[in-house]
Amino acid sequence: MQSRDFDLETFLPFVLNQAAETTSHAFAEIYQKRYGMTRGQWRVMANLGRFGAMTATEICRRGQLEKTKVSRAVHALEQKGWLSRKSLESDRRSECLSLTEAGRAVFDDLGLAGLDYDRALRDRLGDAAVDEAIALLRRLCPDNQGDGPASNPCQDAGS
Amino acid sequence: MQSRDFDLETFLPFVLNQAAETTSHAFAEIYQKRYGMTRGQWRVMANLGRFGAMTATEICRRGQLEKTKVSRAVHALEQKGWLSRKSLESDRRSECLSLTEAGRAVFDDLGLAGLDYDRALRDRLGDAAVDEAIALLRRLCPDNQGDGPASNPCQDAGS
DNA sequence: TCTTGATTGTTGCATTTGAAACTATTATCA
DNA sequence: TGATAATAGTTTCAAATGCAACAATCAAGA
Repeated sequence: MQSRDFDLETFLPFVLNQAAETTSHAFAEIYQKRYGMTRGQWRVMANLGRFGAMTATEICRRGQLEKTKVSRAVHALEQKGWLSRKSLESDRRSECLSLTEAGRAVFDDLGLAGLDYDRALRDRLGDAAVDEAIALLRRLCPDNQGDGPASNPCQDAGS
Repeated sequence: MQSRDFDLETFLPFVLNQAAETTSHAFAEIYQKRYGMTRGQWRVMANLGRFGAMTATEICRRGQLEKTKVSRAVHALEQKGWLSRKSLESDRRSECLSLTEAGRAVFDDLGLAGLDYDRALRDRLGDAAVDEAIALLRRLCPDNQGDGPASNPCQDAGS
């Protein structure tokens, strides 16, 4: 085995980075222009909007995000009035995060845009093939599996 | 169609970002610890090591990188003695970039590490499935197709 | 030729990022 | 109980990032 065998074009980290960059950048224009949101802020909002109230650590786990990025995104979303915190009685270190009514309106709008974008991608690449690829890629993210709100101490789901 | 139909877990930008982050982060530890390289630096080096001498713009096109990131990565690699520039006579705006001997040694080492990493991933996910996913994802990156050194004004390929 | 416009690569500047340090709280165990 | 370790989240600080502006060169057409 020699380094000349190293094929950049089939090296998964490379291909994934390019694909992620391309798709994310295209969709980012929408939420950046409409709401001035950062990629991290959108990711936090999307998790809360889709899965309901949860803790910052839970967002980290689900979204493969770093806690510092989540912390700042939460702060920014709170400033904009789209997110509210509620202290947890079961553990006073954590807080229960959820979208406000205004935040939900923003998510609803962007969710629709996301559906459009997704539809366009699938039309181009083929629905079944996309599904297969996604199923494969999700196996790469170890902590992503436990989807149910199993260990979620936030009861009052905002969705 | 309502925003509640928006499924984060099958939204391609999300899945791709998570997968890219997971795989890149894991592999980044290697070149960061061994050679103190940035992700951008590694990407530039990988393109030069794999495809031989080329221009900065060509690296941008191939790697889906921004020119400012490439510019700074080139500068850093040059400082470390792993990259050399040679002015092009056909166009004095561009420079022909290639790895030095020392740079090639670094690439050889990291290329082997990349092969190991790739092998491990494919063992885990299945070779054929990975190939299919990669073929699909490459169709997402429009400028990535023209692979041959068609319009490459750098003749003296370093590889 | 001269002018206008496009392209290559760099730099300035403000924002974003991530690793490590930190506070506050909870868990473990002698 | 009390001591130690682990965890949630924030902050700090240096590095990385990206957009815009820029200088240098090339291309196209009057």
